[in-house]
Amino acid sequence: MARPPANVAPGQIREQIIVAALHLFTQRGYFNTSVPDMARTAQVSVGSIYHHFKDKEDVARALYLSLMEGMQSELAHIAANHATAAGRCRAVIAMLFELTESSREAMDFMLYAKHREFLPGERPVCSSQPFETMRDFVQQGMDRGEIRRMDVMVASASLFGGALRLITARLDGVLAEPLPDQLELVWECAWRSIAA
Amino acid sequence: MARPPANVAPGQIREQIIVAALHLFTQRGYFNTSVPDMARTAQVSVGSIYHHFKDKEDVARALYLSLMEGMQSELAHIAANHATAAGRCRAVIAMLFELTESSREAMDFMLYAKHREFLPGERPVCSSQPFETMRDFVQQGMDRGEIRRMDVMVASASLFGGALRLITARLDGVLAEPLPDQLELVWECAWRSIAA
DNA sequence: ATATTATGAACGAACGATCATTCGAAACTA
DNA sequence: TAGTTTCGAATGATCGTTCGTTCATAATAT
Repeated sequence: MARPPANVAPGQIREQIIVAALHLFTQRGYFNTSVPDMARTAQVSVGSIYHHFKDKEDVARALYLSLMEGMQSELAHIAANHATAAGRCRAVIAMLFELTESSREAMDFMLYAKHREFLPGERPVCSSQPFETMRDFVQQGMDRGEIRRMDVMVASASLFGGALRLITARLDGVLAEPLPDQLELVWECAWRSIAA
Repeated sequence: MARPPANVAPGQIREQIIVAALHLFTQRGYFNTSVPDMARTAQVSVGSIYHHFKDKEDVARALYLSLMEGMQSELAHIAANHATAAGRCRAVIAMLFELTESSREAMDFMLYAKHREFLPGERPVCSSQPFETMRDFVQQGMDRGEIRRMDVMVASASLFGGALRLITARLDGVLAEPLPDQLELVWECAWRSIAA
């Protein structure tokens, strides 16, 4: 068994390909991106992409799962550091706002891409693990009496809907100022809508 | 001058093609739909599609503009029948909820499709005319003292974000009950978030 | 009224371009 | 040397689009 070359870190080529894919997928979309495009941007050969991934779809899936995993670990970190639903949900919105500014493409691909069209079999975003965790936060807030009793889906949509909508506006270039500047205002509105 | 055959209404073929396109685009997506697919579903020939439309993109654009026009006229109707911002915005959410149930595919294509990927040159949804009209309703509500003074974009996102998020949940099949059943609850949350 | 011509809607096989994928050879590592 | 990684030209399939043709009807001529 030969090891990967020593002058490149293991997994580095995979990472280059995934980063290039993220860039192209968010810029032009999955279907407007050819595999040779990905090879050129990642500065590797077409054959190398097929050595590391089963096919084009497999690249998109690896990218998607990796981003979802990162998001889920952020949520776990928030759950560990905040006890109340208010604290947790506010931290979630703050995290989403900061991620939108610091990793614009990642947020675009996670929240805005139509995965069903190129990743058949994956569940829709709003029934993915991160979104379920966010609903858990809301449910626990209702159990603790912080949040008015109501349908959990409606409560979650009300609490996070405004922030998520602002994020898509920002990604579309309709919003000029950085999102974190609006955090206080957005959170006040969001919490008012469902607070007990 | 030859007229179209009398046994088919004028513009009926165009309509068949657009309806088929809406069905296929929402079901499989624009790029997973071939022109022969559209011809088969619309029960016309490929050549006929190219007789009525410049190209595949032109079909999508005609569909998009037609749906946007319908939405805009709904908003005009609401503006004419309601004086207050609260009345208007509540009517908007009610209308969106009803449209989601009665014209699921139309709502899916209008709100959920990534038009930028196949309709270059069209403005993003959230800066389209209907969305601007909705922001106007909010702005006027602030001028009238119904809504707290704040950034209009944030206020609009807070007011409509929850409803729009619930609509995508419904379109993704995550929500079981018809949306209009939740109207009262959703509106109460939405209005609380920004009411003066 | 009847025959003839003109018009453009509808058709679908065929074309050229592009795409995802393969594969045999070269390059490199251990 | 043996095993792995990289390469990119070649392949086969698919897609959007074109275009020569057919045909029903309207307009015109007889």
